[in-house]
Amino acid sequence: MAGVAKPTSVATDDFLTTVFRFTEEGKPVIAARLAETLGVSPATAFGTVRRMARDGLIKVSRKKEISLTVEGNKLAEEVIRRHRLAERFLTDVLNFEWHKAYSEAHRLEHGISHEVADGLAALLKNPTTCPHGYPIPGSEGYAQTRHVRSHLKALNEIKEGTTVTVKRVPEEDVELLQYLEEHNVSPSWTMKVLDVADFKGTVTLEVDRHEIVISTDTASKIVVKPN
Amino acid sequence: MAGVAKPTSVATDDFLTTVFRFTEEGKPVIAARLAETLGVSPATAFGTVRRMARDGLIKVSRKKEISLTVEGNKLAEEVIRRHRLAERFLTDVLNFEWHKAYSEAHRLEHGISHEVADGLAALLKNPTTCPHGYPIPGSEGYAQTRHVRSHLKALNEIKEGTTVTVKRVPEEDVELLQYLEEHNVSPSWTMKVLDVADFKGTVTLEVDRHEIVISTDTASKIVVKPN
DNA sequence: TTTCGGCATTAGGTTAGGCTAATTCAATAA
DNA sequence: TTATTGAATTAGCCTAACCTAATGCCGAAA
Repeated sequence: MAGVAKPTSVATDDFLTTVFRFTEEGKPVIAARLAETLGVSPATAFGTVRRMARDGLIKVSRKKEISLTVEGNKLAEEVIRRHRLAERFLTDVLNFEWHKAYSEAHRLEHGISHEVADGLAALLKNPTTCPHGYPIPGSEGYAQTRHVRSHLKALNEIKEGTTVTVKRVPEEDVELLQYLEEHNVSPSWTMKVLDVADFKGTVTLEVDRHEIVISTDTASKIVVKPN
Repeated sequence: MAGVAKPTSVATDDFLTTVFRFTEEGKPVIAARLAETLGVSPATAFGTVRRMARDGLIKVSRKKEISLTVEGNKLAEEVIRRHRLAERFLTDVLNFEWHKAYSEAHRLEHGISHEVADGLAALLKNPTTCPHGYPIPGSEGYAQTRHVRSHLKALNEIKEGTTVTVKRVPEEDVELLQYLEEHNVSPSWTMKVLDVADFKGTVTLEVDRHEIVISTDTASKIVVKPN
């Protein structure tokens, strides 16, 4: 044993999960991106990254690409697990609106112990995804769902006329989340791709008998399965 | 309005609740006591107290007695409310053992928003006390239960032969809590005071058909109602 | 090749929270 | 009155996280 792991701070948890989520989506991770996402100055992000590298949680390549170490990944998955279980609890048990669950879970995630997480999981009957469709680390079949599989596609890659089932929606943007929730663009709902207008950057969908238009950029963040 | 209240830190929350609980039990509050209770050095406690006084959360009298300001009391009650609701959730919903609930709730209390607290309260059907018998701020009749009332007594003041109902047990000491829980010295259980031996500092009780012996010091921390 | 833009990095500060090791005080007991 | 003792307080340090304002650096477009 290399000694007892020092408990992580809120700042460290935030960096860990952000690196994890970027990686989950296949985005390159550099300090500048983390600074933007987390709303801190580049100098602060640099300092935190340096500290975390020193503590063996992340690695920084010569090209300055940041990745999690095995240890860092383990910690990140734990935080993400707590976050996603908290979200499920908030939506399923406390009936929180979907878009509020994210920020509330973000506050809660740091204070949930392993035992409480397990208790929540049991209470919720071992859910495998958060309300927005992302897999919960440690749940049944997590290793498989961890990466977007071949039959899952980003919505912007879908051909016109295809009917698809929503699998994952982007989390962080509260307003977008609220919009998507209101229009039933949520996991397990089906919708039809009516029109893809690349030239003007829009995608038109039919969901629940209504038409909505979103940008291709937004569409690229929605993961679906063609029916 | 005097501007938006700055969110409190974990350290500040801990000081607020400790001052609150000391006051709740009628104990004098001085910095040295806070340092001991919170496990920090006197110098650290001094610094934190100074900062909190500067921020208008506490007042320090000429005799160095510390008390909460109106603002500080409001914040303390909010944290205590979150803590006690979390305890109830942990014991009643997640089936946590009593003595574990305290420390887990302590970690949770900082990340629970007003909305989540209200959600928990509703889920739990608006409980008025935590599992150890302490009143939950903001709950029905809180103003009345806030102070130990005349018909409530510390167990060490009870005459031999009297049968009493347990109302509150001391929280912080995990081992003691576990012991009390095991022996059913818990809110709403009744017990009979068999013997009070001040000369050797013990109290003998009959609880649930068994005899147990505790120190008068411990007894002084158990609040009961004579039947 | 030169010049930019995007990042990384450094320099120089701040605050909260911690610590240890004096030192000062005040009240009480001898 | 003088110790003794329990606190408070000061001094001096440290780390994590934040910030702003330079700089430095590298690759790519002009």
